[in-house]
This record gives sequence, structure tokens and C-alpha cells, in this order.
Amino acid sequence: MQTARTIGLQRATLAGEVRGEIERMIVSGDLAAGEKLNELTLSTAMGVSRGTVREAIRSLADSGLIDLIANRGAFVHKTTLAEARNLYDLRGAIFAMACAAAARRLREGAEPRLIAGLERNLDQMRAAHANGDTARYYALNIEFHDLLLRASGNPKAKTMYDNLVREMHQFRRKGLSLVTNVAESIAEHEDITRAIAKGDDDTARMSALAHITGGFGRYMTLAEADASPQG
Amino acid sequence: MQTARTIGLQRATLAGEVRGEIERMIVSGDLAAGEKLNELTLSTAMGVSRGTVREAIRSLADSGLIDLIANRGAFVHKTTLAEARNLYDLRGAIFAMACAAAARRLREGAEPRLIAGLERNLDQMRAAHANGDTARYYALNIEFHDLLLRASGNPKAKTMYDNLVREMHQFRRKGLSLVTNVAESIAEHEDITRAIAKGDDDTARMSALAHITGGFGRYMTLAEADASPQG
DNA sequence: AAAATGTTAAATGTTGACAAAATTTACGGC
DNA sequence: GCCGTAAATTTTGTCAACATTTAACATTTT
Repeated sequence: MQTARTIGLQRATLAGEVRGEIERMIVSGDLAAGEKLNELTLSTAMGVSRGTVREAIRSLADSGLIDLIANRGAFVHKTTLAEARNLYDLRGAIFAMACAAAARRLREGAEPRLIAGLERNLDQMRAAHANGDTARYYALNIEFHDLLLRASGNPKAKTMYDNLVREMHQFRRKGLSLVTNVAESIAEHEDITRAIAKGDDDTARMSALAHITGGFGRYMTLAEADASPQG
Repeated sequence: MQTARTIGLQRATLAGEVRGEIERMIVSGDLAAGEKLNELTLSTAMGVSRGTVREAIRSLADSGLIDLIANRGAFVHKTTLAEARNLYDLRGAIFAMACAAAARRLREGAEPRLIAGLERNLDQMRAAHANGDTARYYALNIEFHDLLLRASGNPKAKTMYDNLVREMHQFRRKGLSLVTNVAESIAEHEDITRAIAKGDDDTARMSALAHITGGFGRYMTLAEADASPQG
């Protein structure tokens, strides 16, 4: 059995634990965007040394959640609307690549259970939509993307994708993305699944790209009407 | 004027300096792939404290150049051939996205000097090729990609791209990529430039993707014949 | 001789203290 | 009353020491 130590979870170390805690505070909104992180305050609050908190903060800075300014401190990164578009572009690029890779791997005989998993997800998603169960729909939506990122056989791509999604937390918290067109999104998932099932990587890539781009467009309309992400 | 402190270079701090030094040692090959990094040895060699070296190592781990194992230490990441393919996929995805974004921005009136820059680069590249000046060709090749990543207006994309390229250092050091088909590569650059000049983001994306994929194919043939990256 | 166990040395994880820089506050001049 | 300067305080950057874990070696047992 693999322990947390041997894989990349970095939970075997105290600094990793603290990192997870701070990350949770940021994503949940306990720490607002732009807010300053005081090393001493955090360390006393968590009962660990300053150095440990410092190490955690540095790590989060590398993943983009925190901005560092030398001799001045660490601040929760504030995502602008222009940046959100860039994040979407990157997310789309990686997701599209992952879908193409998944199609290719399926064609080459790897991932024999992938299509079954995607179909199952689609069934459950249609059911959730029919029942108006938004929370369940969202969990399934994440799972769908997760399945494909894993099936790409590219762990680094998955890490990057997850980091990008995490960085959009400010926009997600407003709940804006919740009002996206569910029926349309499901149809796009079906397109992607169909292309991958055929092992058609080019079509899979295009469908995936259209899916993310479409999601951004649906979101953008609302975001612009709504002005700032913090509102 | 912007100083190093206000942007992301983190050179204002000692740990950043050390990070750069270790990074250089890895990319240059002074530290071989798989080699263990001893905190004490490095700190005495550089005349800084262990904590500072530690911070630098953590940062490099987050960027993928180093593997960390809790309580056991830091090791220079060893890139496998399968991983190299994944890195290429990611690089291609980001580059293609950047080219599409550049085309879009050009169409919207931003980046008025981009095409001139690309054309100029192409001219110089053709000259370098004619003269058989490989070093110059390589510098120009990097510049070409750099111009487009910048023109994408997506700084994060550029950072990610640079990290990915840096991670392939082991393969580049073997010099294998040097034998790529230069004429073909230049033709592909022309395709990309043409599409962007027209503001045709879809064509730009496809040409860019074909360019990176083609490069990987040309490289792969040699790599497989050559066996390991370390040789 | 091989495997398992106990012991020792070395490396990493964590901490608290000192030094340097930045921010805040207090003060004096206009 | 406001602005600029300088002391005071806070905060970050760096370091050296302590604690814990791991790896290597010697010893014992089968």
C-alpha cells in the first residue's frame, strides 16, 4: 500500500498540513482576495512555528493562489476578469489536450473502462438534471472532467488543471457558474464522449475546446452584467 | 521602472538567488538526474544557511525540476520518455492556445507590432539556416515562441510554457533536438505567422499544434533509436 | 551464511532568536 | 491644519540549534 509519503500529497509533513489548511481558508473565503497573510498571526493561531507557515505560504505562491512581494509579505491573489479569461483559455487548452490524449490511448487499447465510466456519469447527470439536483450535478460535472484528465495518462496535466480550477475559486464562490446552461453542457459532454469512444482525437479535442469556451461565454455574460467578482 | 521585487522574478531575496543557482546547476547538468541534493552540503558550498537552501529546493520542487520525499530528501527529477511525451503534449496545448489568443488579440487591434516582429524573426532565421549557423537558429527559434507567448497576453501561460521547456533539459542536453528538420520547422513558423496575420485563430491554433507535434515526432524517432536520455 | 534485531551516525523537520527592512506613529516646522 | 522627517514598532529575511526520522552498520540468532 502506498502511503502519503511516497506520493505527492505531502501530508506526511507539518508544513504540508499547514499548506492544506491555508489553502482551504483561501478557497472557502475565510481569507479574502487581496488580504495580507501575517506569518506570526498564522503560526500562533495554528500552533506551529513561523518557519513552517512560511514554507506553506511559499508553496502556495508557486501554485498561484498567493502573491509574494519581497520584504512586504504574502497576499491572497486577486483574480481580475482579464485573468479569468486567461485561466479559462489555459484550462480549455489542457482539457482539450487531455481529451485528445484519452481518445488516442483508448484507440491504442489503454483505458478499457473509460467509456463505461463516462456513460455512467452521463446517465447520472441527466438524472440529476431531471430532478433539479444542482449539487449532485456539480459533483458529477467535476467527476466527468476528472475521469478524462486521468484517462489522458498525463498526471502533470491533471495537477495543472486542478490548480487552474482552484485559482478561479473567487468567481465560483459568487455562484455565477451555477446558472450555466445545464442541458447544453450535458450535450457537449455527450459530444466529447462520442468522439473519444470512436478514438477520434481531433474531434475530441475540438469538442472539448468548444465545451470550455462555451462555458466561459455563458459565464462572461453574467460576470459583465455583475461587474466585480467580489461584488 | 519595475524592479525585480515587484514582478515575479524573486531575485530580491537570497533564497531566490539560491534557487536560480541550483536551477542552473540542474539544467546545465552539474547535478545529474536522480542525484540527491544534500541541504547541508549545498548551504556550506554557497555560504548560506540551510533554511535558505531548503526554501529554494521547495520552490524548485513545485516547478517540477525536483522530487521531494518526506524525511528522505530532494532528488533531481528524472524525466522518462513517457513523461517527455506528456510534456510535449502540454507544451503543444499551451503554445496552440497562445497562438490562437495572439491571433484574436491582433484582430482586436492589440499587438500592432507583432507581425513585423515575427516576419523579422523569420528573415533572420532563414538567413541563419542558409549560413548553417545552428546556435543562432536556436536562439531565434526560442525568440519566435517567446514572441507569441507574450503576444497571447497570458503571462501565466508563458510561465507554464517556460517551466515545461526547462523540464525537458535532460533531453535537450543530448543535443537530439538539434538535428530536427530546420526547413520544415521554418515552413511551419510561416504557416503560423500567416494565420495570425489574418487574425484566424482556429488556423493559428491548428498550425501551432502541428508544429509542436511535428517536432516531437522528429525527435521521438531519434530518441527511440538512442534509448535513454542520459546515454 | 543469511536474516533479523539493536545501535549509531547522518540527514531532514521544526523551532526560536537575531538582523534587516518596511510600516506606523509621533513630532516639529510651515 | 497639513506635510515631511525621524523615531518606534511591526514584520519579514536569515540563521543556528534542537528534535525526529531515516539509513547504515554491527551484533546476535537461526
